[in-house]
Amino acid sequence: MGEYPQLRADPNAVSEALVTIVSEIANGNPDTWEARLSEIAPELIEALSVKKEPDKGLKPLEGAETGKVVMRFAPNPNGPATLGSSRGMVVNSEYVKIYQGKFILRFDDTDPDIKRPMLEAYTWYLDDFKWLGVVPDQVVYASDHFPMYYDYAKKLIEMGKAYVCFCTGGDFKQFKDAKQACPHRDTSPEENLMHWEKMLAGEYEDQQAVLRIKTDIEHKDPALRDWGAFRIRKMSHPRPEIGNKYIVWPLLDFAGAIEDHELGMTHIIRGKDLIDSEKRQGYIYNYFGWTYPKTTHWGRVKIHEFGKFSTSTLRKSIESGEYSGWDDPRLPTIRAIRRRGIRAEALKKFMIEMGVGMTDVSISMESLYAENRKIVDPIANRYFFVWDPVELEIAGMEPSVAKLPLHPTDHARGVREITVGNKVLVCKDDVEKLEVGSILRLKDFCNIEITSLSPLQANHSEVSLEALKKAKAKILHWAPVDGIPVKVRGPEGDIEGIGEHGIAAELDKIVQFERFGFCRIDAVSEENVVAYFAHK
RNA sequence: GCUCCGGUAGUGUAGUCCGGUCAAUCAUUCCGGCCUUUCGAGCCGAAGACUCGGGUUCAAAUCCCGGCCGGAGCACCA
Repeated sequence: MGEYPQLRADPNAVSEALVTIVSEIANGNPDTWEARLSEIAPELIEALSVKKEPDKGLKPLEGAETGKVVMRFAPNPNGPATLGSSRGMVVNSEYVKIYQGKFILRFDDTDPDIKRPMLEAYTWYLDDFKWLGVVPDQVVYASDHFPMYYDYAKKLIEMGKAYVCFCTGGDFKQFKDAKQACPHRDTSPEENLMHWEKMLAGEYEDQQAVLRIKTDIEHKDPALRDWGAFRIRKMSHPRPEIGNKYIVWPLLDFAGAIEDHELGMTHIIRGKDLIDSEKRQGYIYNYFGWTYPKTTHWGRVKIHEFGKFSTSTLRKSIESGEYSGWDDPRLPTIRAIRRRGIRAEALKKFMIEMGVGMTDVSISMESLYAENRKIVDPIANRYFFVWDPVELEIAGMEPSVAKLPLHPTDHARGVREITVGNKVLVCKDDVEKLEVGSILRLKDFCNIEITSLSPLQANHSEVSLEALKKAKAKILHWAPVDGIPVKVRGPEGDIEGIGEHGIAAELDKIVQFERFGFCRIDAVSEENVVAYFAHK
């Protein structure tokens, strides 16, 4: 009826007719349905075989024209990119790709104090983008643009739309909450200009004055009343190019507003904590007669596996040595998951499928791991890694070379060879479930029967495959006694054991340690191998 | 306190703008089975949701009002 409005005239008749028709159809069978359909609506036959596909990927951007979209990702580099930030990196850049627009990476680095930028983090962001396969069309440093900000500030003062306020934070809040103008609000533009020059010249104390944007002091939403645009902080900036050049710092809403206009931004997607920014910045846009970009906001992302964490507390934990660095496998940073062997494609897909919604989401790493597994499973070579190794002696075993497939289905990849004497290593976990008389299979090697638990000994067994299956014999992985020590660093901590020598040839590759999980080989030396655990 | 926003299976999402094709999509997780010389992968199957209450309507996940729950902003942080 949505499609044929004329039917709405008599909905009851339509529904009665439907009942009759449906019961008629129910008496038929699929073949007659299809025959009848080709009579009355042959064009629909094809639709029978088409599965209903949901909309995948990102929804169209409102008002977006191919070739004209300009978007940005604007982090403060006060720490490395996290899984949370990657949403902005992926979604913004992906939209730009769809519309063949321009993507800008802008460092919003104008707070030298509370969220002081970290010099290394600038590079890390660039590096993480490279990993994602995204090349920003332009990289912008807000801290390069102080003169421009000052310029616009001056204009606003001259227009009577901004004033220098000497209230303390608390005093101003009282005025604001009471919808009252503070004593400085009605100062003349000339006088304000003078105060502003003095601010810039360093004639006022740290935090003695702030430049405010005049909005509507009686606005029903207290968040929008006369907001601060510049403050005085007599501090240096971490970038050597900036250093001690400035003491009057623009705040986010001001710097962001100017930047977005100057850079010709057409669309902005960001967290919903910035939802009021648009309204605040809207005043500036109105004063200058600019058009605000189209905005979209998303909710907070929480990850089950990683509790709450803040960049500042994390930094302390790293400095105290609790974590090995910003890429410690226990951390939700991009650097960490990269090191663990999560593929950029998996992260992208994961973020894109999460879409852009205002609801707060609470996600599990499992979904990301599932995406990654699909990518990595076909390419990862298999190896044995025995944790908590225990020696197992096999009586009467002649030294031999075991040949094992590098991949269970892709046989073209060839085999790995392990030289074995009459002893192998097996996991303590497995040993604990054994008893004398247990028959089991050493994977891709031989069948054995346990003859003693302490010391652990076994006889070579000639049971057939069928008998083995019938007995539901365990299949154990194993390692040569002279194997290479392997240390696996993972979200749950470190695990050490012995692996086969072939692992040493897989530096920087992702492999699967059978019955253990996927790992990225992070370091190889004469004495040992360090692997980072990705997921099961 | 003031202002704004949101609520679809365990989790994430599609559908909500513009009511009917929704007996509600897809993915993940969990469970069962098949296959397998990995406890992996794959294949098959099953389970699982419209926050609640009113209203409008022939018809409500969809529109309206109220409640409940959750989040955000009210910084000289971003």
